[in-house]
Amino acid sequence: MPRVADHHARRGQITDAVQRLVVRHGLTAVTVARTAAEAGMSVGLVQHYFTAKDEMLLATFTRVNRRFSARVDELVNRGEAEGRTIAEMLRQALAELMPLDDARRAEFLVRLAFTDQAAHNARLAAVQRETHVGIRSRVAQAIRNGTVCGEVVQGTDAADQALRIVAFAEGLALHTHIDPDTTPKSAVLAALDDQLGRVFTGTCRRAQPGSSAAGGTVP
Amino acid sequence: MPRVADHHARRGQITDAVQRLVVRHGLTAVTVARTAAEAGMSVGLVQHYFTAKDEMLLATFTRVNRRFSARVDELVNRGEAEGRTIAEMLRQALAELMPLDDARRAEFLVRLAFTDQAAHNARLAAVQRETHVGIRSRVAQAIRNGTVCGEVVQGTDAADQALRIVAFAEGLALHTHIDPDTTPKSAVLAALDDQLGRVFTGTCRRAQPGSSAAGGTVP
DNA sequence: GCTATAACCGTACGTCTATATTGCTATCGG
DNA sequence: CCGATAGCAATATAGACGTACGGTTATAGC
Repeated sequence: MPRVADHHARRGQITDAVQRLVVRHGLTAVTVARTAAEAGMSVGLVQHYFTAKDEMLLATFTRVNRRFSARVDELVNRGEAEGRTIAEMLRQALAELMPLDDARRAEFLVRLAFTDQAAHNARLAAVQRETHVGIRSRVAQAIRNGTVCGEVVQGTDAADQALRIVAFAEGLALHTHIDPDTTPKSAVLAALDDQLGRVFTGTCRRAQPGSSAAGGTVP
Repeated sequence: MPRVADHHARRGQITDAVQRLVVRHGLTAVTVARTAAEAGMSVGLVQHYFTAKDEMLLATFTRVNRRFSARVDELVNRGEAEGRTIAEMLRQALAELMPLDDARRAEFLVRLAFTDQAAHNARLAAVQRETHVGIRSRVAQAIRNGTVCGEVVQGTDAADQALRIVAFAEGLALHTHIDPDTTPKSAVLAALDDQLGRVFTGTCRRAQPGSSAAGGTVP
Protein backbone atom coordinates (compact mmCIF):
# COMPACT_ATOMS: atom_id res chain seq x y z
CA MET A 1 0.00 0.00 0.00
CA PRO A 2 1.14 3.54 -0.67
CA ARG A 3 1.74 6.36 1.72
CA VAL A 4 -1.20 7.40 3.86
CA ALA A 5 -2.55 10.76 4.95
CA ASP A 6 -5.11 11.81 7.54
CA HIS A 7 -8.04 12.24 5.25
CA HIS A 8 -10.23 13.87 7.87
CA ALA A 9 -7.55 16.33 8.93
CA ARG A 10 -6.78 17.32 5.35
CA ARG A 11 -10.42 17.98 4.60
CA GLY A 12 -10.56 19.99 7.79
CA GLN A 13 -7.64 22.13 6.66
CA ILE A 14 -9.43 22.84 3.42
CA THR A 15 -12.82 23.66 4.90
CA ASP A 16 -11.13 25.87 7.48
CA ALA A 17 -9.44 27.74 4.68
CA VAL A 18 -12.80 28.18 2.97
CA GLN A 19 -14.25 29.59 6.16
CA ARG A 20 -11.46 32.11 6.52
CA LEU A 21 -11.89 33.23 2.92
CA VAL A 22 -15.64 33.61 3.34
CA VAL A 23 -15.13 35.71 6.44
CA ARG A 24 -12.54 37.91 4.81
CA HIS A 25 -13.86 38.34 1.29
CA GLY A 26 -17.20 36.59 0.96
CA LEU A 27 -18.35 33.40 -0.68
CA THR A 28 -17.94 34.75 -4.21
CA ALA A 29 -14.23 35.22 -3.57
CA VAL A 30 -13.80 31.55 -2.73
CA THR A 31 -12.04 29.83 -5.61
CA VAL A 32 -10.27 26.50 -5.43
CA ALA A 33 -6.98 28.21 -6.26
CA ARG A 34 -7.37 30.73 -3.46
CA THR A 35 -8.53 28.04 -1.09
CA ALA A 36 -5.48 25.95 -1.90
CA ALA A 37 -3.21 28.92 -1.29
CA GLU A 38 -4.96 29.75 1.98
CA ALA A 39 -4.66 26.14 3.11
CA GLY A 40 -1.03 26.04 2.05
CA MET A 41 -1.38 23.31 -0.54
CA SER A 42 -1.71 22.86 -4.28
CA VAL A 43 -4.91 23.03 -6.27
CA GLY A 44 -4.36 19.43 -7.26
CA LEU A 45 -4.48 18.36 -3.65
CA VAL A 46 -7.71 20.16 -3.02
CA GLN A 47 -9.12 18.30 -6.00
CA HIS A 48 -7.79 15.09 -4.52
CA TYR A 49 -9.95 15.57 -1.44
CA PHE A 50 -12.97 17.18 -3.05
CA THR A 51 -13.98 16.00 -6.48
CA ALA A 52 -15.76 19.28 -7.17
CA LYS A 53 -16.03 22.74 -5.69
CA ASP A 54 -19.65 22.12 -4.73
CA GLU A 55 -18.57 19.22 -2.54
CA MET A 56 -16.02 21.42 -0.86
CA LEU A 57 -18.57 24.08 -0.06
CA LEU A 58 -21.13 21.57 1.11
CA ALA A 59 -18.56 19.99 3.41
CA THR A 60 -17.64 23.40 4.76
CA PHE A 61 -21.23 24.31 5.52
CA THR A 62 -21.87 20.91 7.07
CA ARG A 63 -18.88 21.27 9.36
CA VAL A 64 -19.80 24.79 10.40
CA ASN A 65 -23.34 23.75 11.20
CA ARG A 66 -22.25 20.67 13.08
CA ARG A 67 -19.90 22.65 15.25
CA PHE A 68 -22.50 25.32 15.74
CA SER A 69 -25.36 23.14 16.87
CA ALA A 70 -22.99 21.03 18.93
CA ARG A 71 -22.01 24.13 20.84
CA VAL A 72 -25.61 25.13 21.40
CA ASP A 73 -26.41 21.59 22.52
CA GLU A 74 -23.52 21.58 24.92
CA LEU A 75 -24.56 24.86 26.48
CA VAL A 76 -28.13 23.67 26.93
CA ASN A 77 -26.90 20.39 28.39
CA ARG A 78 -24.66 22.21 30.82
CA GLY A 79 -27.50 24.50 31.80
CA GLU A 80 -29.72 21.52 32.49
CA ALA A 81 -26.98 19.70 34.38
CA GLU A 82 -26.41 22.71 36.59
CA GLY A 83 -30.11 22.99 37.26
CA ARG A 84 -30.50 26.45 35.82
CA THR A 85 -33.86 27.94 34.97
CA ILE A 86 -35.04 28.01 31.39
CA ALA A 87 -34.30 31.69 31.05
CA GLU A 88 -30.75 31.41 32.36
CA MET A 89 -30.01 28.37 30.26
CA LEU A 90 -31.37 29.78 27.01
CA ARG A 91 -29.59 33.04 27.55
CA GLN A 92 -26.28 31.21 27.53
CA ALA A 93 -27.19 29.06 24.57
CA LEU A 94 -28.73 31.72 22.34
CA ALA A 95 -25.93 34.17 22.87
CA GLU A 96 -24.02 31.75 20.66
CA LEU A 97 -26.15 32.88 17.75
CA MET A 98 -25.00 36.45 17.99
CA PRO A 99 -22.00 38.08 16.39
CA LEU A 100 -20.76 39.59 19.63
CA ASP A 101 -17.07 38.73 19.38
CA ASP A 102 -14.68 38.00 16.54
CA ALA A 103 -15.15 34.25 16.58
CA ARG A 104 -18.92 34.42 16.58
CA ARG A 105 -18.93 37.26 14.08
CA ALA A 106 -16.87 35.10 11.76
CA GLU A 107 -19.21 32.19 12.18
CA PHE A 108 -22.20 34.43 11.65
CA LEU A 109 -20.78 35.68 8.37
CA VAL A 110 -20.25 32.14 7.16
CA ARG A 111 -23.76 31.12 8.11
CA LEU A 112 -25.17 34.21 6.43
CA ALA A 113 -23.30 33.58 3.21
CA PHE A 114 -24.43 29.98 3.04
CA THR A 115 -27.99 30.87 4.01
CA ASP A 116 -28.13 32.94 0.88
CA GLN A 117 -26.49 30.24 -1.19
CA ALA A 118 -28.88 27.64 0.19
CA ALA A 119 -31.79 29.51 -1.35
CA HIS A 120 -30.82 28.05 -4.72
CA ASN A 121 -29.06 24.84 -3.74
CA ALA A 122 -31.13 21.94 -2.49
CA ARG A 123 -28.32 20.17 -0.68
CA LEU A 124 -27.21 23.26 1.21
CA ALA A 125 -30.83 23.98 2.04
CA ALA A 126 -31.24 20.50 3.48
CA VAL A 127 -28.24 20.96 5.76
CA GLN A 128 -29.55 24.34 6.81
CA ARG A 129 -33.01 23.01 7.58
CA GLU A 130 -31.63 20.07 9.51
CA THR A 131 -29.53 22.35 11.68
CA HIS A 132 -32.38 24.72 12.35
CA VAL A 133 -34.93 22.11 13.31
CA GLY A 134 -32.26 20.41 15.42
CA ILE A 135 -31.59 23.54 17.43
CA ARG A 136 -35.24 24.39 17.72
CA SER A 137 -36.18 20.93 18.92
CA ARG A 138 -33.33 20.92 21.42
CA VAL A 139 -34.53 24.25 22.77
CA ALA A 140 -38.09 22.95 22.87
CA GLN A 141 -36.96 19.92 24.83
CA ALA A 142 -35.08 22.18 27.23
CA ILE A 143 -38.24 24.21 27.75
CA ARG A 144 -40.22 21.07 28.43
CA ASN A 145 -37.60 19.79 30.87
CA GLY A 146 -36.93 23.15 32.42
CA THR A 147 -38.19 24.86 35.49
CA VAL A 148 -39.60 28.29 36.11
CA CYS A 149 -39.65 29.51 39.69
CA GLY A 150 -39.00 25.98 40.82
CA GLU A 151 -41.80 24.45 38.80
CA VAL A 152 -41.83 22.54 35.54
CA VAL A 153 -43.60 24.39 32.77
CA GLN A 154 -46.70 22.67 31.51
CA GLY A 155 -49.49 23.27 29.09
CA THR A 156 -47.34 25.38 26.81
CA ASP A 157 -46.56 24.53 23.25
CA ALA A 158 -42.83 24.18 23.74
CA ALA A 159 -42.09 23.85 20.02
CA ASP A 160 -43.85 27.11 19.39
CA GLN A 161 -42.07 28.85 22.24
CA ALA A 162 -38.77 27.55 20.87
CA LEU A 163 -39.51 28.93 17.43
CA ARG A 164 -40.31 32.31 18.86
CA ILE A 165 -37.33 32.64 21.09
CA VAL A 166 -34.85 31.33 18.52
CA ALA A 167 -36.34 33.57 15.85
CA PHE A 168 -36.04 36.51 18.18
CA ALA A 169 -32.41 35.72 18.88
CA GLU A 170 -31.64 35.39 15.19
CA GLY A 171 -33.38 38.62 14.39
CA LEU A 172 -31.33 40.39 17.01
CA ALA A 173 -28.22 38.77 15.59
CA LEU A 174 -29.04 40.10 12.14
CA HIS A 175 -29.55 43.60 13.45
CA THR A 176 -26.31 43.49 15.36
CA HIS A 177 -24.60 42.55 12.16
CA ILE A 178 -26.27 45.15 9.98
CA ASP A 179 -25.96 48.07 12.31
CA PRO A 180 -23.73 47.47 15.33
CA ASP A 181 -23.74 51.17 16.18
CA THR A 182 -27.43 51.47 16.90
CA THR A 183 -27.62 47.90 18.15
CA PRO A 184 -24.85 47.58 20.74
CA LYS A 185 -23.96 44.39 22.51
CA SER A 186 -25.49 45.56 25.74
CA ALA A 187 -28.84 46.44 24.20
CA VAL A 188 -29.04 43.13 22.38
CA LEU A 189 -28.25 41.05 25.42
CA ALA A 190 -30.63 43.13 27.49
CA ALA A 191 -33.36 42.54 24.94
CA LEU A 192 -32.74 38.82 24.98
CA ASP A 193 -32.68 38.71 28.76
CA ASP A 194 -35.82 40.76 29.05
CA GLN A 195 -37.67 38.64 26.55
CA LEU A 196 -36.62 35.40 28.21
CA GLY A 197 -37.55 36.75 31.60
CA ARG A 198 -40.88 37.94 30.31
CA VAL A 199 -41.76 34.57 28.87
CA PHE A 200 -40.21 32.16 31.31
CA THR A 201 -40.50 33.76 34.72
CA GLY A 202 -43.91 35.26 34.25
CA THR A 203 -45.67 32.91 36.64
CA CYS A 204 -43.87 34.29 39.64
CA ARG A 205 -42.55 37.67 38.58
CA ARG A 206 -45.35 39.47 36.75
CA ALA A 207 -44.20 41.13 33.57
CA GLN A 208 -44.75 44.86 33.31
CA PRO A 209 -45.43 45.03 29.60
CA GLY A 210 -45.35 48.79 29.30
CA SER A 211 -41.87 49.28 30.70
CA SER A 212 -38.60 48.38 29.11
CA ALA A 213 -35.80 46.84 31.13
CA ALA A 214 -33.25 47.72 28.48
CA GLY A 215 -29.84 48.93 29.54
CA GLY A 216 -30.08 51.81 27.14
CA THR A 217 -27.73 52.43 24.24
CA VAL A 218 -24.35 52.35 25.88
CA PRO A 219 -21.39 52.51 23.44
CA MET B 1 -30.35 67.08 -30.14
CA PRO B 2 -30.55 63.35 -30.74
CA ARG B 3 -33.29 60.93 -29.92
CA VAL B 4 -34.31 60.72 -26.29
CA ALA B 5 -35.23 57.84 -24.03
CA ASP B 6 -36.83 57.63 -20.63
CA HIS B 7 -33.70 57.17 -18.59
CA HIS B 8 -35.51 56.35 -15.41
CA ALA B 9 -37.77 53.79 -17.06
CA ARG B 10 -34.87 52.09 -18.80
CA ARG B 11 -32.96 51.77 -15.58
CA GLY B 12 -36.09 50.40 -14.00
CA GLN B 13 -36.36 47.74 -16.68
CA ILE B 14 -32.81 46.69 -15.99
CA THR B 15 -33.07 46.59 -12.21
CA ASP B 16 -36.34 44.70 -12.50
CA ALA B 17 -34.58 42.14 -14.66
CA VAL B 18 -31.84 41.85 -12.06
CA GLN B 19 -34.45 41.23 -9.39
CA ARG B 20 -36.10 38.48 -11.38
CA LEU B 21 -32.77 36.80 -11.99
CA VAL B 22 -31.84 36.99 -8.32
CA VAL B 23 -35.15 35.44 -7.35
CA ARG B 24 -34.87 32.66 -9.90
CA HIS B 25 -31.20 31.78 -9.78
CA GLY B 26 -29.48 33.84 -7.13
CA LEU B 27 -27.14 36.79 -7.20
CA THR B 28 -24.20 34.76 -8.51
CA ALA B 29 -26.20 33.97 -11.64
CA VAL B 30 -26.64 37.65 -12.43
CA THR B 31 -24.39 38.56 -15.34
CA VAL B 32 -24.77 41.60 -17.52
CA ALA B 33 -25.42 39.37 -20.51
CA ARG B 34 -28.18 37.48 -18.75
CA THR B 35 -29.61 40.70 -17.38
CA ALA B 36 -29.70 42.18 -20.86
CA ALA B 37 -31.46 39.10 -22.20
CA GLU B 38 -33.96 39.14 -19.33
CA ALA B 39 -34.65 42.82 -19.89
CA GLY B 40 -34.98 42.24 -23.63
CA MET B 41 -32.10 44.47 -24.68
CA SER B 42 -28.47 44.26 -25.67
CA VAL B 43 -25.47 44.18 -23.37
CA GLY B 44 -24.33 47.42 -24.89
CA LEU B 45 -27.49 49.14 -23.79
CA VAL B 46 -27.12 47.90 -20.24
CA GLN B 47 -23.64 49.37 -20.27
CA HIS B 48 -25.08 52.59 -21.58
CA TYR B 49 -27.23 52.95 -18.47
CA PHE B 50 -24.83 51.48 -15.93
CA THR B 51 -21.15 52.10 -16.39
CA ALA B 52 -20.29 49.04 -14.36
CA LYS B 53 -21.99 45.97 -12.99
CA ASP B 54 -21.50 47.22 -9.44
CA GLU B 55 -23.55 50.31 -10.22
CA MET B 56 -26.30 48.14 -11.62
CA LEU B 57 -26.45 46.02 -8.50
CA LEU B 58 -26.30 49.01 -6.20
CA ALA B 59 -29.15 50.65 -8.10
CA THR B 60 -31.16 47.45 -7.85
CA PHE B 61 -30.67 47.15 -4.12
CA THR B 62 -31.46 50.82 -3.61
CA ARG B 63 -34.69 50.52 -5.54
CA VAL B 64 -35.76 47.39 -3.69
CA ASN B 65 -35.10 49.00 -0.35
CA ARG B 66 -36.84 52.20 -1.28
CA ARG B 67 -39.95 50.36 -2.37
CA PHE B 68 -39.78 48.17 0.70
CA SER B 69 -39.54 50.86 3.32
CA ALA B 70 -42.04 53.02 1.45
CA ARG B 71 -44.54 50.20 1.74
CA VAL B 72 -43.88 49.77 5.44
CA ASP B 73 -44.18 53.52 5.94
CA GLU B 74 -47.43 53.61 4.07
CA LEU B 75 -48.92 50.82 6.12
CA VAL B 76 -47.90 52.49 9.35
CA ASN B 77 -49.28 55.80 8.14
CA ARG B 78 -52.56 54.19 7.21
CA GLY B 79 -52.73 52.48 10.57
CA GLU B 80 -52.21 55.79 12.32
CA ALA B 81 -54.71 57.58 10.11
CA GLU B 82 -57.32 54.96 10.86
CA GLY B 83 -56.64 55.26 14.55
CA ARG B 84 -55.61 51.67 15.03
CA THR B 85 -53.82 50.48 18.13
CA ILE B 86 -50.08 49.90 18.03
CA ALA B 87 -50.50 46.17 17.89
CA GLU B 88 -52.94 46.24 14.99
CA MET B 89 -50.90 48.73 13.07
CA LEU B 90 -47.59 46.96 13.49
CA ARG B 91 -49.12 43.65 12.62
CA GLN B 92 -50.07 45.01 9.22
CA ALA B 93 -46.74 46.68 8.67
CA LEU B 94 -44.45 43.89 9.82
CA ALA B 95 -46.26 41.24 7.85
CA GLU B 96 -44.60 42.97 4.91
CA LEU B 97 -41.27 41.62 6.09
CA MET B 98 -42.36 38.03 5.78
CA PRO B 99 -42.17 35.77 2.74
CA LEU B 100 -45.81 34.73 2.97
CA ASP B 101 -46.80 35.07 -0.67
CA ASP B 102 -44.95 34.97 -3.97
CA ALA B 103 -44.34 38.69 -4.20
CA ARG B 104 -43.00 39.00 -0.67
CA ARG B 105 -41.05 35.78 -1.00
CA ALA B 106 -39.36 37.21 -4.07
CA GLU B 107 -38.56 40.42 -2.29
CA PHE B 108 -37.27 38.51 0.68
CA LEU B 109 -34.90 36.52 -1.50
CA VAL B 110 -33.53 39.69 -3.04
CA ARG B 111 -33.01 41.30 0.33
CA LEU B 112 -31.34 38.16 1.64
CA ALA B 113 -28.96 37.95 -1.30
CA PHE B 114 -27.94 41.58 -0.96
CA THR B 115 -27.66 41.34 2.82
CA ASP B 116 -24.97 38.76 2.27
CA GLN B 117 -23.31 40.81 -0.44
CA ALA B 118 -23.40 43.90 1.77
CA ALA B 119 -21.16 42.17 4.28
CA HIS B 120 -18.22 42.85 1.97
CA ASN B 121 -19.35 45.93 0.10
CA ALA B 122 -19.40 49.25 1.91
CA ARG B 123 -21.87 50.95 -0.42
CA LEU B 124 -24.40 48.16 -0.24
CA ALA B 125 -23.95 48.06 3.52
CA ALA B 126 -24.71 51.76 3.77
CA VAL B 127 -27.96 51.34 1.85
CA GLN B 128 -28.87 48.40 4.02
CA ARG B 129 -28.17 50.27 7.24
CA GLU B 130 -30.09 53.30 6.10
CA THR B 131 -33.14 51.21 5.29
CA HIS B 132 -33.03 49.39 8.56
CA VAL B 133 -32.67 52.41 10.78
CA GLY B 134 -35.37 54.10 8.73
CA ILE B 135 -37.85 51.34 9.35
CA ARG B 136 -36.92 51.03 12.97
CA SER B 137 -37.27 54.73 13.62
CA ARG B 138 -40.61 54.83 11.83
CA VAL B 139 -41.82 51.96 13.99
CA ALA B 140 -40.48 53.69 17.08
CA GLN B 141 -42.33 56.87 16.15
CA ALA B 142 -45.49 54.87 15.62
CA ILE B 143 -45.10 53.37 19.07
CA ARG B 144 -44.61 56.79 20.59
CA ASN B 145 -47.66 58.16 18.76
CA GLY B 146 -49.76 55.08 19.26
CA THR B 147 -52.37 54.14 21.75
CA VAL B 148 -52.85 51.06 23.90
CA CYS B 149 -56.30 50.53 25.38
CA GLY B 150 -57.17 54.09 24.50
CA GLU B 151 -54.10 55.61 26.13
CA VAL B 152 -50.82 56.84 24.70
CA VAL B 153 -47.88 54.77 25.75
CA GLN B 154 -45.38 56.61 27.88
CA GLY B 155 -42.22 55.91 29.73
CA THR B 156 -41.15 53.20 27.38
CA ASP B 157 -38.01 53.27 25.32
CA ALA B 158 -39.74 53.23 21.97
CA ALA B 159 -36.52 52.79 19.98
CA ASP B 160 -35.71 49.71 21.99
CA GLN B 161 -39.21 48.32 21.60
CA ALA B 162 -38.95 48.93 17.87
CA LEU B 163 -35.68 47.06 17.65
CA ARG B 164 -37.14 44.12 19.46
CA ILE B 165 -40.32 43.84 17.51
CA VAL B 166 -38.67 44.34 14.13
CA ALA B 167 -35.95 41.85 15.00
CA PHE B 168 -38.58 39.37 16.04
CA ALA B 169 -40.42 39.81 12.77
CA GLU B 170 -37.26 39.38 10.78
CA GLY B 171 -36.28 36.29 12.70
CA LEU B 172 -39.67 34.79 11.99
CA ALA B 173 -39.27 35.73 8.35
CA LEU B 174 -35.96 33.92 8.20
CA HIS B 175 -37.42 30.79 9.74
CA THR B 176 -40.34 30.85 7.37
CA HIS B 177 -37.87 30.98 4.54
CA ILE B 178 -35.58 28.26 5.81
CA ASP B 179 -38.22 25.78 6.84
CA PRO B 180 -41.73 26.64 5.69
CA ASP B 181 -42.99 23.17 6.64
CA THR B 182 -42.35 23.48 10.35
CA THR B 183 -42.99 27.23 10.29
CA PRO B 184 -46.34 27.65 8.54
CA LYS B 185 -47.89 30.99 7.73
CA SER B 186 -50.50 30.63 10.45
CA ALA B 187 -47.97 29.89 13.18
CA VAL B 188 -45.79 32.81 12.17
CA LEU B 189 -48.62 35.30 12.09
CA ALA B 190 -49.95 33.92 15.35
CA ALA B 191 -46.54 34.36 16.92
CA LEU B 192 -46.32 37.94 15.71
CA ASP B 193 -49.84 38.73 16.89
CA ASP B 194 -49.24 37.14 20.24
CA GLN B 195 -46.00 39.00 20.74
CA LEU B 196 -47.50 42.33 19.75
CA GLY B 197 -50.49 41.75 21.99
CA ARG B 198 -48.25 40.75 24.84
CA VAL B 199 -46.18 43.90 24.60
CA PHE B 200 -48.67 46.51 23.54
CA THR B 201 -51.92 45.61 25.24
CA GLY B 202 -50.44 44.49 28.52
CA THR B 203 -51.75 47.41 30.52
CA CYS B 204 -55.35 46.39 30.10
CA ARG B 205 -55.24 42.74 29.16
CA ARG B 206 -52.73 41.03 31.45
CA ALA B 207 -50.38 38.72 29.62
CA GLN B 208 -50.37 35.08 30.68
CA PRO B 209 -46.71 34.37 30.06
CA GLY B 210 -46.90 30.62 30.52
CA SER B 211 -49.54 29.96 27.88
CA SER B 212 -49.18 30.09 24.15
CA ALA B 213 -51.88 31.60 21.99
CA ALA B 214 -50.51 29.96 18.88
CA GLY B 215 -52.97 28.74 16.29
CA GLY B 216 -51.19 25.42 16.08
CA THR B 217 -49.41 24.07 13.05
CA VAL B 218 -52.08 24.11 10.40
CA PRO B 219 -50.86 23.30 6.87
C1' DG C 1 -32.92 68.20 -45.03
C1' DC C 2 -28.75 68.32 -42.83
C1' DT C 3 -26.04 67.21 -38.81
C1' DA C 4 -24.76 66.51 -34.27
C1' DT C 5 -25.50 63.40 -30.82
C1' DA C 6 -27.82 60.16 -27.85
C1' DA C 7 -29.64 55.52 -28.18
C1' DC C 8 -28.45 51.18 -29.28
C1' DC C 9 -26.07 46.77 -31.14
C1' DG C 10 -22.53 43.17 -31.81
C1' DT C 11 -18.26 41.54 -30.94
C1' DA C 12 -13.59 41.15 -29.57
C1' DC C 13 -10.28 41.00 -25.75
C1' DG C 14 -8.16 39.89 -21.55
C1' DT C 15 -8.92 37.77 -17.22
C1' DC C 16 -10.47 34.42 -14.15
C1' DT C 17 -12.34 29.99 -13.10
C1' DA C 18 -13.24 24.92 -12.52
C1' DT C 19 -11.54 20.92 -13.75
C1' DA C 20 -9.00 17.34 -16.58
C1' DT C 21 -4.62 15.46 -17.20
C1' DT C 22 -0.05 14.13 -16.74
C1' DG C 23 3.67 13.00 -14.11
C1' DC C 24 6.61 12.71 -9.95
C1' DT C 25 7.33 11.00 -5.12
C1' DA C 26 7.08 8.60 -0.99
C1' DT C 27 5.77 4.57 1.53
C1' DC C 28 3.37 0.25 2.82
C1' DG C 29 2.87 -4.81 2.00
C1' DG C 30 5.18 -8.54 0.37
C1' DC D 1 14.07 -4.24 -1.77
C1' DC D 2 10.66 -3.45 -4.94
C1' DG D 3 6.64 -2.22 -7.15
C1' DA D 4 1.95 -0.90 -6.70
C1' DT D 5 -0.58 2.87 -5.29
C1' DA D 6 -2.13 6.96 -2.79
C1' DG D 7 -0.45 11.54 -1.99
C1' DC D 8 0.74 15.50 -4.20
C1' DA D 9 2.26 19.17 -7.78
C1' DA D 10 2.17 21.62 -12.13
C1' DT D 11 0.14 22.67 -16.19
C1' DA D 12 -3.30 22.51 -19.90
C1' DT D 13 -7.92 23.47 -21.43
C1' DA D 14 -12.28 25.12 -22.22
C1' DG D 15 -15.58 28.23 -21.00
C1' DA D 16 -17.69 32.29 -18.77
C1' DC D 17 -17.25 36.80 -17.46
C1' DG D 18 -16.88 42.16 -17.38
C1' DT D 19 -15.94 45.62 -20.16
C1' DA D 20 -13.86 48.27 -24.04
C1' DC D 21 -14.82 49.56 -28.61
C1' DG D 22 -16.38 50.41 -33.34
C1' DG D 23 -20.27 50.78 -35.80
C1' DT D 24 -25.38 51.81 -36.91
C1' DT D 25 -29.78 54.14 -36.29
C1' DA D 26 -32.98 57.55 -35.22
C1' DT D 27 -34.35 62.12 -33.92
C1' DA D 28 -34.26 66.99 -32.05
C1' DG D 29 -32.76 71.45 -33.37
C1' DC D 30 -31.43 74.43 -36.94
